[in-house]
Amino acid sequence: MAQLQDKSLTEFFYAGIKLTSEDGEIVYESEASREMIFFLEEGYLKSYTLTSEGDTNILNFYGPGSIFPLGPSLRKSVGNRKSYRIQTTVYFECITDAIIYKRTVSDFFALIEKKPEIYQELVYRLLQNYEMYLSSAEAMRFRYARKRVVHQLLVLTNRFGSSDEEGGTIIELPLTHQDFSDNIGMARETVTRELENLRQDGYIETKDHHIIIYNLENLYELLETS
Amino acid sequence: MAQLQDKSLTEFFYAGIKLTSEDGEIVYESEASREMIFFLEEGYLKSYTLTSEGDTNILNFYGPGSIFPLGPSLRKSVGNRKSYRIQTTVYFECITDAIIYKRTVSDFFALIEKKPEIYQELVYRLLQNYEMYLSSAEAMRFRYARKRVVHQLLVLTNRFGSSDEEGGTIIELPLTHQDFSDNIGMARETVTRELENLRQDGYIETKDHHIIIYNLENLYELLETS
DNA sequence: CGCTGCGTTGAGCATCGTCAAAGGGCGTGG
DNA sequence: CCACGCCCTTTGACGATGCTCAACGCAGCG
Repeated sequence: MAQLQDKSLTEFFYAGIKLTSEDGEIVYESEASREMIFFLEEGYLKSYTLTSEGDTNILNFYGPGSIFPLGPSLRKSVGNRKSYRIQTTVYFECITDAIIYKRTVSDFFALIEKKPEIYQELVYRLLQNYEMYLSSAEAMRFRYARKRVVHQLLVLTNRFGSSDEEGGTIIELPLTHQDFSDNIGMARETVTRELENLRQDGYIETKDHHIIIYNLENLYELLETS
Repeated sequence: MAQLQDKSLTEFFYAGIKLTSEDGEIVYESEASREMIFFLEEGYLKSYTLTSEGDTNILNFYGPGSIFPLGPSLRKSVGNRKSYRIQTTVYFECITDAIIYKRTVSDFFALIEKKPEIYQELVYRLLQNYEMYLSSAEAMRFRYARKRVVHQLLVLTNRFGSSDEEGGTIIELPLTHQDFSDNIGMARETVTRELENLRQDGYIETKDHHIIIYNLENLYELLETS
């Protein structure tokens, strides 16, 4: 996730309420926490909805430097107009310990009023999420589990990857198979099997809830070939 | 799709080049048509990408009043920063005859410069697309064809539905089963079968590439129950 | 040293994609 | 006005993929 480009935005959040949250803690719930906006300084989050059957749908992951929730906040900024989305509660939950600052949306709008260039930053971040979801929507079309898993690996590498010593790319986001499967709508066992296949074929290695990618180019090719 | 709220935006596009496009015509192609922005006055479009195997992935549909492409245009407005998305060519193709106006992106930015409130309009529209894709990404989790079809019906009803005489809601967007299936990543035959099931259960009726929804409430319930 | 969370592996079965064939509506052209 | 072609839809049969269920391993931790 990109660092904040404007110093005043960082300062704005640092002047707010500091939360030190633990792994598993729910930071934001769309029904209850309206009117607040958050800045994730350290740690990782997942956002998700629940189905009537109790299944978890992970919508997105967030790393250091993220601002959330972007959609609702921006919606308010353009006058809270009609939404086409079917309403459900969205939760933001820590998947590591985290340091988070929060402020009221109205304070945030006051800041934007004074420094409109911050609005650009916000739109840019919305665009990133937009592309994430677009990407997921495209992934929906892959018939076979392997391709879905590979696609998601590539998306996560783009967002959370950083090169390690030995020429691999490590995904800094710590992921359980459960979270991975909740994110792409597959059974946990299937994810385990496919990741194991990819490991045996030398594409990846896993260590302590982190996935390390080798052969990034070849993984892209896997998506192209039938 | 919401009507343009600002008169000057409409006038801006009407002062541009008018295209009268036929069903099947490709209006925009992301590789070739950079730097242009379009306003759809009449008719319907689909945007899609192609896979290496030649399959069509429909990303979105557009109706009268739409501005496209939103993502790339807004990206330019925030300074063309890094994209996390895997690059592919996106096509915009007419699914009916259409009347379209086009202008250069730089002209468009000049307009925004003069009338910043138009930027809000653009962000609002981006939010709508954002929610569309978020919605599709959620739909990915439905295991069974029936739920995916129902979900998509509800999404299309939200966007393109209008009440007809007899208490039903007609989806103004004309859809072939092929387009429907390309949109949700299923086989055309499966879509045919599921729509037929829904018809027999009294939820919908189809007429001349238009779907009419009865029992909207019950359709929502179908998604909740297992 | 049990418990909890997470990963691994196996077996059976239902769903949906694929292939195939046929039917219907509409426009064009003879 | 009929024949033909094209596009879209319908229906059936079959097989493979991935989900479910179940059992086990393994590590960390109270």
